[in-house]
Amino acid sequence: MSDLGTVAVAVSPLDKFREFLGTRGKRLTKERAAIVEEVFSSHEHFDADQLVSRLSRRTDGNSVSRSTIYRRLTELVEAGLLRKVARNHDREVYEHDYGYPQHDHLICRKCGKLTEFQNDAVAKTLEDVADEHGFRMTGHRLEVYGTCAECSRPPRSRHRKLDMI
Amino acid sequence: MSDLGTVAVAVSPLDKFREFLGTRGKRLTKERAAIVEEVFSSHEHFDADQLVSRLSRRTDGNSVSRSTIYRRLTELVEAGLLRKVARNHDREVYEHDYGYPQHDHLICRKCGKLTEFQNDAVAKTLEDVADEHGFRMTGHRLEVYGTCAECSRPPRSRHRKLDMI
DNA sequence: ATGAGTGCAAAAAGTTTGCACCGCT
DNA sequence: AGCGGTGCAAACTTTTTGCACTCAT
Repeated sequence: MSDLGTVAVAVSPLDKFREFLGTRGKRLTKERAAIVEEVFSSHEHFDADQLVSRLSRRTDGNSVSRSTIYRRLTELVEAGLLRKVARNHDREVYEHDYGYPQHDHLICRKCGKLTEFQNDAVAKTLEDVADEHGFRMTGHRLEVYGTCAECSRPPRSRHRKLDMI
Repeated sequence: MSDLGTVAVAVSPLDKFREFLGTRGKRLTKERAAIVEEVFSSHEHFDADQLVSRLSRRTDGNSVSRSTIYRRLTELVEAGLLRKVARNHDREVYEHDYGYPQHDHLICRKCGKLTEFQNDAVAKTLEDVADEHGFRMTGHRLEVYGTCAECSRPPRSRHRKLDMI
């Protein structure tokens, strides 16, 4: 995941989560805390399975069950901390939605790599389109498909099978 | 689905499919024919399950099994006749890719309505972005989320519950 | 004839849910 | 104490696959 930089935020993800939980009569359990901490310890995209692994790898014994992970992931999206970005290998992929700038993705069809990019022209155009349709836009999802630079580079020392198709 | 008009095509979807099958040593079975006919009889978006229903509803007895539907849907995407657009209710949604102009979607979060729109500026911008990254773009998927005109209209004679949130 | 294609049932895979026990507040 | 939360296992959903039979070429 390319780093577009971090937006300065007034409160930490955990604080924002606390606030969210408070308004709903929910509790800040050690599982919720561990998940938020782990999730925001890196800007990588991830799916439910990877998060379970990352947590179970921790030495502090704060691993969390798969079902709880699913329940909390849904909750973090509601809370505005995470966002679903795409599907990869039939799994939902998440990324930070809080404290991270709006951006879109280039998705390589060959290696699956996600590259972020930011372009104001896109957002501006979308607002115009939405206006024309009396549509109140709250967000968007833009995925550009194709082949990334690495995968486009012709293979040097490899069999030529693919070239014959 | 709003109608953006149909692009004049040299050959019918079925013909294009025939051509595709020919180059791969595949056969035009009555199942394949029935699927293409049904799929291109309307511009609606649809998912695998809906297609199964539509076919089993036909009086000509040309219903097709669920597994064959999945196999053919994948094939029609390869053939360039269909395109996956989004997921709705956890199902892949398809739309025509052949004989229909490139476009994107406004998706209403309240009623789920898909509205198509066409905007050249978007495509142009994406090409620039792709170039900057040495990315070879083959396509994109752009979904704009929000509230459609109808759902934005304040309810006239309805309870006011929602207004209090 | 012959190998691609179909339907059926079983299998996968990710995600959700019922339930008994646990632990915040 | 009381109620929200957790883990486990079972359930669910959509999609894929193995296999024997069928049929287009």
